[in-house]
Amino acid sequence: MKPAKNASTGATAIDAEHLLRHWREAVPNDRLAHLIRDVGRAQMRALSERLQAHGVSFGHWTFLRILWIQDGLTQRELSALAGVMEPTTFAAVKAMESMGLIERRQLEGNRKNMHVFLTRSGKALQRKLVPLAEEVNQVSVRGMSDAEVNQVREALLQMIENLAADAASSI
Amino acid sequence: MKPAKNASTGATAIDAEHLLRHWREAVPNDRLAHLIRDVGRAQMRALSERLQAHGVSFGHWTFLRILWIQDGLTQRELSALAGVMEPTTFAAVKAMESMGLIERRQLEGNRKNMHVFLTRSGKALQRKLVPLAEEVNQVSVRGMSDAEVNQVREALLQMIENLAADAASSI
DNA sequence: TTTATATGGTTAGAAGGCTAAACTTATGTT
DNA sequence: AACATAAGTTTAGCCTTCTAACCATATAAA
Repeated sequence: MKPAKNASTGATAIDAEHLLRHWREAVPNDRLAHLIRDVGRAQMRALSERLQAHGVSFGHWTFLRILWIQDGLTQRELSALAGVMEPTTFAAVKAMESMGLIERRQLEGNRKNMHVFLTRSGKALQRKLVPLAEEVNQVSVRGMSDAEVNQVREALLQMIENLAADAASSI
Repeated sequence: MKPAKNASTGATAIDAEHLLRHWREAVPNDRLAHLIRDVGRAQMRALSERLQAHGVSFGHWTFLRILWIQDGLTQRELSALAGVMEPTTFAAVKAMESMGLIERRQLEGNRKNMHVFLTRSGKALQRKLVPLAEEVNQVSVRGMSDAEVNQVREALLQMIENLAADAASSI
């Protein structure tokens, strides 16, 4: 960052850093929220890049990882496990179907539920993709002890509970 | 959650909970990443709901909070402070302009840079909106000590650094 | 001074997520 | 059996964010 003077305003890149620091101190209350969002985005980006080499998007990964453990789930069950709303699942699942990663089938006895099954190529991706996610995780927590990671995990679970309770109470 | 038997598969809602637990144990390595994303989304949802009552979207909040501290920044400076890419800022800033929350002006001496200034009504929102974000933060960290929150903050900063280093090395 | 390079802004297009609402099929009630 | 309600899927439309590419202006080099 070179302090390139801006003639009209006198603003410099250094000013921006100052401002950033000032701003973090001025508005510390919701700083945590922004940190969390930033980490989430960075992790998603890191994984997306790696998945891209295999033609898989982050959105598809979310569902594949569940199906590798158990396929034949309904779209609704898939949504619940992925923690997203049905329309999100629907869009992803349609895309993955057209890519040949999964098949959507109705089972006899029920003409409402739509079950999602992995194809051979969908299954085959597991071996390739899981290590990529593990790598991103390792990169993320580099320099942190297991105890530290666990504390963060517990704290995040607590926050999810808190926010879920808030959401429930606001209905 | 009532265990509503599904005739064709034998699957129940209880099974789904089992599966969830099983799955968390089976794939613990990237569980942290998903937790982080979930918390981020939950916080965003909680704040969005509150902002909505004042006609402000979450995306606008991101920029308003910076401008309240210092307005007249260029769009590029805003992007850096908000931690988003320029097109994101551009879209938000254009929308906020048409809502009358900000003004985009060029200063004499430079016909390239576009500076963003708060309007009276943009400024006035600060009093209303900041308490909402503080409330969401309080809800989030309910039951956690200051020390705990700080540990999480430090851990997240560490993770951001780790991921930034990874991103830089992959260029 | 002309040319090259860097910087800031804009456009276009896509991914991932959401809510609201429609539609279809199952399941209970009377 | 008829009706009402619940559950699952789908459609439509919006928000937030990104990348890639393009344009205009400033700055540096030749």
